Order: sequence, then structure tokens, then C-alpha cells
Amino acid sequence: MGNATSGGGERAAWRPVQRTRTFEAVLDRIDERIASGELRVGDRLPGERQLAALLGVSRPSVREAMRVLEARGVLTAQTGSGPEAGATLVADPGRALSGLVGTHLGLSAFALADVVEARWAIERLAVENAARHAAEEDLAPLREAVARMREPGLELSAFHALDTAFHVGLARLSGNPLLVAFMTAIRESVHRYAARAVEEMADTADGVRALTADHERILAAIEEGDAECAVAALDTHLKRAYPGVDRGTGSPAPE
Amino acid sequence: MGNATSGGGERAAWRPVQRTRTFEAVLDRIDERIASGELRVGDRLPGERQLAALLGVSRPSVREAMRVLEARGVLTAQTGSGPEAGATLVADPGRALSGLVGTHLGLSAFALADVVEARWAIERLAVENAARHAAEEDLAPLREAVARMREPGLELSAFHALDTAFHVGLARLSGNPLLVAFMTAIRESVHRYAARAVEEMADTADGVRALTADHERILAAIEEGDAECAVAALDTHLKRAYPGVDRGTGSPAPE
DNA sequence: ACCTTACTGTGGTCAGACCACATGCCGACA
DNA sequence: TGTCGGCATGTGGTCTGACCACAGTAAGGT
Repeated sequence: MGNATSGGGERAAWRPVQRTRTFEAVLDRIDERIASGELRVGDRLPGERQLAALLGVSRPSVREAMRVLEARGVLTAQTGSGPEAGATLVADPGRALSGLVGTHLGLSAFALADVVEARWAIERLAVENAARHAAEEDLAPLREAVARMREPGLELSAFHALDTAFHVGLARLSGNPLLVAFMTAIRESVHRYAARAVEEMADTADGVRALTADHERILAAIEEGDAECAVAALDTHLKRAYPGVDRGTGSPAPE
Repeated sequence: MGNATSGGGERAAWRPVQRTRTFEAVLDRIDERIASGELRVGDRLPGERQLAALLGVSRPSVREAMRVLEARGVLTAQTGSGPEAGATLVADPGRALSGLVGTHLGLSAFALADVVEARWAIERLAVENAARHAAEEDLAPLREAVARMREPGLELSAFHALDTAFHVGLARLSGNPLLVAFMTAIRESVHRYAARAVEEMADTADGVRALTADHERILAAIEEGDAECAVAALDTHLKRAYPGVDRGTGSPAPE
């Protein structure tokens, strides 16, 4: 087709043939089977050599496609033999999103304030949903996290871990896996790339106490099913944790 | 752990040596330089062969790391020679997020309602920001998109393209690139994976008219800087476009 | 002065080999 | 009879070296 430059009467613009690298073709084949439901979480892909033979490509091309799927958080690979070995489909969007957001933070494509702002909106939604329809038994992990924050002599890193557990648990309560992925990514990438800076608040015993009290208020509001109050408590909490970022709260900031 | 079942007196758990694949090591090296600011958008990486030599690894390992960076939307590769050739750092989180969200949608790790719900929260924030501090000249693209929606005999696909342009443009007005990426990803992946189904609304001329009127209302509210009204108009719009999804609206934001 | 040609360096692809690892079979030994 | 050790097998992980298509660029011929 469009190879011949001979003729002269073409009026319609030539549609440029876009080069498709073979690993992208492999990716498409796998994506098709995922979209059609033939491949589900827990399924294993054929071995790299076999898959390469089946698709008529080389092993490196298959492997590059694997790396992309891994970067999307839908594949893990195990060496060895036996039923555990091979490439397995998983659903781990959190890790994948962390890498994405983290790298873009490093590139300054996102500012820290941008990320915090988006997180704010996401978490408001999560808290609201949690207050509306959270099952009683699902609250246990959150209660435990908050309780541990009260333990005396808590290490700063331990507090941060509990804080993460609390907020990710909050997202989990919402029942929306996308929110969980988002919260996981934000916590991890902000922690890795923005280092301290943001979490200086928790440096003092008073800060820890205040933040913990916020957590308790949020949790209490969710237990009572009071969405409005829960969101308000969240706003207070985030305003305390990120003093530099006013936006994202909606109305309380009349500029 | 439990690898060595021999001894009996170890009280500290063995820290399992985690295997680091060499492409991950390469990735770390590049990530470091990104995080430290040595590598910025627009910079080029050394050639694959050279980079392999510099890091003491093979070219395939370097290439696998490249594929991951590409999947994160921070790298593109051009063949040929000259100043345009080679691997260039970019910031294209939208495409990367699209692949991620799309694949997870295909895997049913996310439900369509989950994605729409998150989008709702994100777009509320975007619209609010836009109403607060959008520059007058930035509104032009949106005005044009809306105007074109009024053209008679509009193809369905054309309407969808304009619709996408409008909503992504809305996110752009917010000044938060993360919101832009998110909106791009949602539009594209929902369109690819959920196919029609969701957009049946626009099937009728009446539907198109109603949705276009919504757009005009949103735009008008932003022009007047009335954030509250803009968000309300957005809610109306999304409620109309996705009748099945009630959540995400929360309360009309009283406080 | 212009066009053509060959060169160079880029990413893209391939084939084939070897390694480390994990399992499971099976024979040797107690 | 039971257990332990080692081999066979198959997995992903890695490397080497080669070739291709492509896009500039410089040298050469007209």
C-alpha cells in the first residue's frame, strides 16, 4: 500500500503507517485476552519461550511486553518450577501507580501540592462512602491502628506506618479499589520523593497527639454514619497535616 | 524466611535476601538521576549500548528498564540519527495512566462505577479550581468546543471527541497536571473498555442537546467565577451522563 | 550549485546459549 | 521401611553478537 510514491492524483491524505514495535503487538494480544475475559486474575501465562513461539516473535520481545504489564501492576513473575512458577496475572494497581506518580514527582511534572490536592478530593469521597456504608467488622483494623498511635514512646517511623495504614484502610472502607490504589500511591510516592518536609508536623509529641485525635474523630464519625461530620473532621486533619495547601477543601477557603 | 531449617537458636528473623533483577537496578540508577534533578524533561539518555556499557549490564536489561519508563510515561524513543533520535525524557502521565486504568478495568479489578465515581470527585475539584482562578484567555478552547457541539449534523464520534476535549480542558484549567492526567486516562480507558454502553445518552439528538446545554452552564459559571454554581452544574451533567452512578456527589457541599 | 550516494549511529529484533532457582522424581543408603 | 541426597526438568533472568530499518550527514559526482 502507501509505499508507492508514483501516482500524482491522490487527494485524500495518506494515512501514515505507524510503526508498531513487536512488543506492542504482543501487548495487544495479551490485552485482548484480558479485555475479553479469557485471562483473569490468578491465571498464568504460557512460558516465555512458548509464548514467543505461539506469537511468532522472539523471547526478548515477549519479555519487554511482560515488563510493561508488570509496570501496570497486572503481572508478577516467579522463577523455578512447580505450580508457583511462571508469570501470573495479579491486580496490584497501588504499586504501579506509586511508581508512576513517584517518577513524575521526581521529574517535577507534578508538584507536591498537586498530589496532595488530588488526594484530598479522593479521600473526602472515600470518607463519605465509608460513613455511608461501612460494615462494622471492617472497622477493626482502623481501630487498632488508632489505638497503637496512643502507645507511649512511639517511633516516628512507626507512627508514619500506622498513619498510612489508617488512611489506606479508610480508602478500603469506601469499597472502591481505585481509591485504595490512589491512596497507596500517594502515601508511598510522597514519602519517597518529598521525604520529610511534609511530615514535620509529627515531629513533636503535641503534633502526634493532635493528629491522632483527628483520626479518632474521623473514625467516630464513620462509626456513627455521619458523613458530613466525617468529611469535616478529615478537612481539619488534612489542613493540620499540610498547612501549606489550602485548596482542595472546597468552600471553607474564601480566598 | 525459614530457608535454613538447620539451627535452632536464631531469635531474629532472617531477613530474606530479595533478588533484584538487573533491569530493576538500571531503573533505580535512572530514577536516582531523575529524583536528584540531574535528568529533566527534554534531556536524552545515552544510547542503549553506551548506557549498558556504563552500567556494566547487557543491552536487553537496559531495554527492559526503558520499557518500564515508557510505561510510566516518562520516556519516548526515536530511531534514526540526528538530534531527534534516541531516548528522550518526557512527561506524559495521561497515556500511561490510560494503559494502567484500562488494563485493570479489563481485569475487573476496577468496576466502571468505581472509575466514574473517582472521576466525579476529581472533576468537582477541577471545576472548582477553574472557577476560582482561571485566566480569561484559557477559556477559549472550551468555548470553541462547546460551540462546535451546536453544529448541526454532528457525528456521534465527533461529539465524543469534543466532549473529551471539553472535560480534559476543564481539568487543564484547574492548573493541576495530575487532574489532567486522570481525566485523560478515564476518558480514554472508559471509551476503550466500556465501549458504548455508557455513552448511549448521546445517541439521540435530544441527549446531545441536553449535554451541550450542561456544558454551557458549567462554562458560564466558571466565567463568572461562581464555583458553587459550577460544581452544581457539573453534578447535573454527570448525573445525566451516568444515570447508573449516584454516588460521588456527596452532599451539595453546604458548610 | 545541486543531486546522489555512502557512511554512521540510533533503536528494534532476533537466535542461541548459559545461569540461578525451585520442584519433583528416584535411587542410594541407613 | 524410611529417609536423605542428587539428578532431571522447566521456569524466569541474563548475556553475547549479530542483523535490520531508519534518519540524518558528509562526501562525492554531475
